[in-house]
Amino acid sequence: MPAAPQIDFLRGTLDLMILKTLSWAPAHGYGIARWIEQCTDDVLQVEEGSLYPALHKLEERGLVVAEWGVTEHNRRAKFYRLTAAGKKQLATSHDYWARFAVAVSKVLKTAPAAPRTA
Amino acid sequence: MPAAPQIDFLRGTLDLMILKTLSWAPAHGYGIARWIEQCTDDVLQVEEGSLYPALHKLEERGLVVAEWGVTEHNRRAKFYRLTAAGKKQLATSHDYWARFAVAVSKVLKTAPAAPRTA
DNA sequence: TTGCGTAACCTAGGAATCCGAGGTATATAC
DNA sequence: GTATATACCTCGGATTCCTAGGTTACGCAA
Repeated sequence: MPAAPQIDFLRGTLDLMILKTLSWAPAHGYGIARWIEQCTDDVLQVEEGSLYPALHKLEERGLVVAEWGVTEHNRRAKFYRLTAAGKKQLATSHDYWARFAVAVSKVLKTAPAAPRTA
Repeated sequence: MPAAPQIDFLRGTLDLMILKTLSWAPAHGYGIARWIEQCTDDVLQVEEGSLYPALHKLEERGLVVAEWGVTEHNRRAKFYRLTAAGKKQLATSHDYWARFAVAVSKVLKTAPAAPRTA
């Protein structure tokens, strides 16, 4: 059963976007999801079934640390903060993503010198 | 065991790039892989263990059709050609990728109005 | 003629990640 | 008191990629 357009571009980029969101300020999971959706005009939807496992893995890898706190809505929430390793990983991933996106756009735009049989 | 930079951006884009490569002219699997690598200066590497299963699935979905032929190197090879459905899918995926890439870059560039607690 | 490198195909099994579906708890508004 | 929104969680299926293995056959050189 495919998703809406049976494509899966999100794979791998979720971590990157979480790290980036946390680079501005600590935030909790629910807030991260809402921020990403809002800032992309709902083009990117962050499902909770993806978000929380992803956060837990980032924590296991030592890229973020979590701490319980209280939101402005007076609700208990787990606030995540980037570690030094997380910042380094963010830089690396960001870089890698940039190179990747350029490469894909080359494939999508480049007219073939000879893509034929080779 | 992570790959090189433990990131997996390729997910989902392989199909798109295959379809795009075939939009220029029919080609065989091995040629498609070499073309994508060459045209991206080896930033994107297409492994055979990913490529052939992907091609078979595209064929199952009716997006491409295959036909045995002979290459310029006088070797037997399966040539893939885009179907009408394949062209339509290519357009859709291309579009979706464009919107996705824009959305990601928004997350990566946008300064937070208030990504804080929400 | 034997051997090597390259071209070209294939599959099986494991790993990673996303998502749908389900569940919990509580503050505020009505 | 009931609904809505906030905020967390996990399980299991589905998908997709890659590693590692294997096959066939051309062309060239030793």
